[in-house]
Amino acid sequence: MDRSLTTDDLLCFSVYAVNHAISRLYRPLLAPLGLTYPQYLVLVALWDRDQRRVNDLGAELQLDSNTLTPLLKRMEAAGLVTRQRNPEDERSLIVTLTAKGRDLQSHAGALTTCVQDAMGEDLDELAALRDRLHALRDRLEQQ
Amino acid sequence: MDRSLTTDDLLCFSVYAVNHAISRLYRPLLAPLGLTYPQYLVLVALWDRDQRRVNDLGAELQLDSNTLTPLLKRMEAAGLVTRQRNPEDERSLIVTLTAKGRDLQSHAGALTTCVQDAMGEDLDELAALRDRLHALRDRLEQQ
DNA sequence: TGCGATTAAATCGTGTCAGACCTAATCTCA
DNA sequence: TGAGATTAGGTCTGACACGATTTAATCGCA
Repeated sequence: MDRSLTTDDLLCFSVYAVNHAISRLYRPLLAPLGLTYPQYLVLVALWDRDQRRVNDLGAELQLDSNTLTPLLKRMEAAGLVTRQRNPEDERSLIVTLTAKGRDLQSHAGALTTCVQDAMGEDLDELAALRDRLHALRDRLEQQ
Repeated sequence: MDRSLTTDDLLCFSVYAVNHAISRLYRPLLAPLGLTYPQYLVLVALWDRDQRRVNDLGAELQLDSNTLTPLLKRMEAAGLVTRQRNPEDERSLIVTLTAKGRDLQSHAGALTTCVQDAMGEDLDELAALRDRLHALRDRLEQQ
């Protein structure tokens, strides 16, 4: 190892580059739906479990209120979600899908198929890669 | 596959989450050096090959001038690089490391060791993961 | 030679991200 | 009960990231 470090050598850079590439892949697919990539991830989380608190969404997506608050306000302005204080604890705010937000789920299947096609044919390998990344994330969060 | 899609199912989300986790890992390590994570990646690229054009850096880092121009201006203000027009083609701008920018390379080794420790002990597995991601990036860029 | 096409950065607007801080509501326990 | 601690969101500032557009320099070819 007597040669200089290169971006190609860094796992962190591979992750960085793939994240950008995925974001660029999703952008034109999501644009017709009026969604950005992080907004789409919020929808995926809500399709799984609706009526979540901001912190709850943040824990799943690894985002804090400084990111989520304006993002959710934009989604509310776009008519995708509603934001209501919890009557039982006025500190917390419940994010709920509107009919419009729920209906977008019907597009999600075609979308993921399209993305998987772009990533390559081997679904098993993609799933294995996903699981390795998941494990890596867990190790990083233990720090 | 009759159940709903979850963020955990999406490879794209795993990449997104790991990218955030890595960024958070680097932040406190880079802060004492006065660097952000993308600025560090620019330095890594320049340590490998100095005196690069903006487009050349952008091709390696997958960034366009709209991102790189202000980023490089901040690095110039911090005394890490110089920005000079190419006398032979005034359209292009040559980014060159200063002594200060070059000297930071001596910290890079300790930094990558520290990051590898956080990611886990098995370097071979990390290298394999990196190569799989690299291949995935190539497939995505073919689109 | 000269004019349209191309190229390289820069600029502009919008949307994430994160750290630091603020405000309001709730909890806790003496 | 009530003061301090905690919790949940919101705000502010600075730094990416990207699509679209602009400006300046160069190229290509009649």
